[in-house]
Amino acid sequence: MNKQNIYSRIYEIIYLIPHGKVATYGQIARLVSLPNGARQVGYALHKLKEGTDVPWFRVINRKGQISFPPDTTAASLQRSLLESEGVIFDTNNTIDLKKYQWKRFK
DNA sequence: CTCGTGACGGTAT
DNA sequence: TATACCGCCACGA
Repeated sequence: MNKQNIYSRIYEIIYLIPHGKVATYGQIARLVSLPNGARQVGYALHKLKEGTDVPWFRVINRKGQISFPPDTTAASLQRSLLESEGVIFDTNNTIDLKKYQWKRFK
């Protein structure tokens, strides 16, 4: 299992996240057999180029928040993309994971 | 090879 | 329940 495959698998998993749903970094890490590799998932997304097909914006952290400082363009973009899919943010820039988190089907 | 860094998360407090 | 620590692990200097 080399790193290239790891990244590819991370992207494949992300493609599986349904419209209007989200997944956490840790959840994806577990799906690619890296129980403690949440940071690697973040790194994999960090490498993505700008016009990528990967729905990276559907990946958020465990707190139900976007993993970018709230006042950055990247954060506002991600938030806009999610809101366009029906995801609602509360006054704390947080979403209800219980409601939007993608339930893996194995 | 060692060291610091980061789109994170689990656990202790 | 909300924070604070600190462990993870691949990358790049």
